[in-house]
Amino acid sequence: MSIKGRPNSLDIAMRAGVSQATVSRALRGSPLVNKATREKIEQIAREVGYKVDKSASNLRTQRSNTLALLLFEDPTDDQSLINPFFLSLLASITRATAAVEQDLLVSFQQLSDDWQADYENTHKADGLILLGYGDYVAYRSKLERLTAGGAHFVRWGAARADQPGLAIGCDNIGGGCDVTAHLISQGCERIAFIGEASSRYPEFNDRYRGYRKALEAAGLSVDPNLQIDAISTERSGLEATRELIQRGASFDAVFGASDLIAIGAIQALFDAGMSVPAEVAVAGFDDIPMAQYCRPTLTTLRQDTMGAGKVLVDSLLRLIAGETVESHTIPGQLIVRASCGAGKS
Amino acid sequence: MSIKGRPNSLDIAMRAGVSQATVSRALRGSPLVNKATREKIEQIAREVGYKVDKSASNLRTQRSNTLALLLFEDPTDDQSLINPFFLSLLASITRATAAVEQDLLVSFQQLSDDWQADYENTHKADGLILLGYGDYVAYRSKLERLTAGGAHFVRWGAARADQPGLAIGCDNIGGGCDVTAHLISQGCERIAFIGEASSRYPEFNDRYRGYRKALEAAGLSVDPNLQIDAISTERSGLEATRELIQRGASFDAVFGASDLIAIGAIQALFDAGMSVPAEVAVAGFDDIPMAQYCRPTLTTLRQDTMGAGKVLVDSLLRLIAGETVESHTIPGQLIVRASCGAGKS
DNA sequence: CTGAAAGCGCTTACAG
DNA sequence: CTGAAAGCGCTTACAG
Repeated sequence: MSIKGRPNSLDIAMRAGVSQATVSRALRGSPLVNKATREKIEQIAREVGYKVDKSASNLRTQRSNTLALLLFEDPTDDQSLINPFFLSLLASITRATAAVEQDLLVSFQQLSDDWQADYENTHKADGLILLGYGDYVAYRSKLERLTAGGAHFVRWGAARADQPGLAIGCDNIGGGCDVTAHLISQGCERIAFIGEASSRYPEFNDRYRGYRKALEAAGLSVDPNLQIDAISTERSGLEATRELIQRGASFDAVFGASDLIAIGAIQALFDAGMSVPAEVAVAGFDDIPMAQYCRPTLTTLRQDTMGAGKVLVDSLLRLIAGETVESHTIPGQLIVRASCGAGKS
Repeated sequence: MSIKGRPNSLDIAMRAGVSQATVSRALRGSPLVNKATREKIEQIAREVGYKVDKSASNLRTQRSNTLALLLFEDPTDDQSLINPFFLSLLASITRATAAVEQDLLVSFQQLSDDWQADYENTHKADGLILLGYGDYVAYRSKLERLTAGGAHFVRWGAARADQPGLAIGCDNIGGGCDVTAHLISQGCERIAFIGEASSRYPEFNDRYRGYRKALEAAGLSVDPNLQIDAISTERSGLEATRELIQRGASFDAVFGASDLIAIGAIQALFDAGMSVPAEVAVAGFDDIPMAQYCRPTLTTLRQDTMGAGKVLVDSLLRLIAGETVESHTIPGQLIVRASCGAGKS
């Protein structure tokens, strides 16, 4: 209003006949302010479209009220193909962030070497949310640099004693177990696991542990020949499955450590003239949107992305507030579709 | 450094033996500063991990150096299923924004009524990027409120004389024409168009215009019975196609105004016992990742999301800088896959 | 090429 | 319950 473009708190104060300090207090919901005074101020602010200037407020309070979302993924050939699972997570994090009146800075650079950009962001945000199926070992040193600088962060992934920081993740062990048990219930006995089961990929590793657990519970043996490394892309899943076929090992099911891997596996099986699920059952993990559109539709473990976003944001905020926060696991849900031949047993 | 957590420009100044103003100038790359002085300052800044405080800088310059990305979409039942096409665009916008050293505030609320949140964001950003296949007429009044407040924005979509503001979009008319011409070249003569072709959905409308253009160019008649409204979801595409089948109109191809619509159409045709592409050819628009995983793989028009992000960000920045910017159209590319029976003619 | 000084718009002890 | 005042960390005319 007045001559300048946007009104400031002093403009509101003059209109309301109070001091600028009172305007600030009223609009922050301070209990000190008289109710009538507050209402008058709020009304005037609404009328003239006044909004507290974030830069000034942030400067004064030394808080940015901003969270940053960083993605770490192995770089892929197909430039922009960010794992759809993380995009779902993005949607729910966006919502959860808005619900607590924080801003969200998004850096989906997918350039693992462009760490500088991420580093910059850590200076703009009060805390970080880290997403990724990327090589965690490679990422870790970078993370430690941040932690040394006192950055607050939560990571979506597997909570492990040997990993720094707070992790919120799906129950990967339980999920891996559920998927495998389902395949076994369909009559499968020689189930391949496609995905790198090492400390570099803690989530895949946990899914693999669940897989072993289910096999052992059913009295089936764990054949190391039936596990092949892959990262979370369709191409990697395809190539790994091709290698599995070339090995000549016999198998009647494939458990892809992620849906993208499983979709690649279906392609490889199809290319090799094997039918899914008649000859080989296939299951994945994540329940990305594609899982219900690919043919055959994909049996998978649905991660609770909505719940995840909320827990990630809430945990981070409590961490920033100086509370002690524990790593936490969110249960998933088995979604049975055509690829594992439900009813075939 | 020192006693406080993070160093400020004065700390750097003292270390470098210069004034605080010189530190500020040096770090902004002012040509006034002596080269040796600048290098010394930069070195010290690097050593102590000093970063210019954004809040202070933004407050002083009255610029936020932040762009906001807002999504408007018709709310869907399946909660978090944001159109994958916009997620690709998000990735490229993220990259383009970082390249020009701006921050990106993302609001993927997908709650068309939660306009308040979007409104807030307009106060935090220097400009807005708007994405959506949503009902543009419903959205428009909200937009006009913003424009009245002097907000800068660019919209991804169709540029129309009757629509306010700047639009950057795919060449929807040309794309619609290319897809239809390709179907015709495959021997199709009765091509249905699924998608609302009205001013509420300007992009679909343009694709429909391209469709008509191609039909007319080939001497084929435009049968209004072969057009059915749908919004950009798989479900809507499925239902519309079901209705088309029930109408009893004969058709040998379906052109979905978006890939999601086309994927829904394939499902409906499949449910009705019709084979794709043998009996009915299907094509979509966008080239979302799913297009190459669904069966049959989907012929579609690929939008150049990488280019789009760059153009959107650059245009917005120029708009903010007060330059005159024209609406602009980016060509797409026909991607031929199995769903239209390439080679069947 | 550099410094001293003002001021961006808030928030919050301090005093009443 | 309210006001006057200081100060968050920068940027940039102004003066030299």
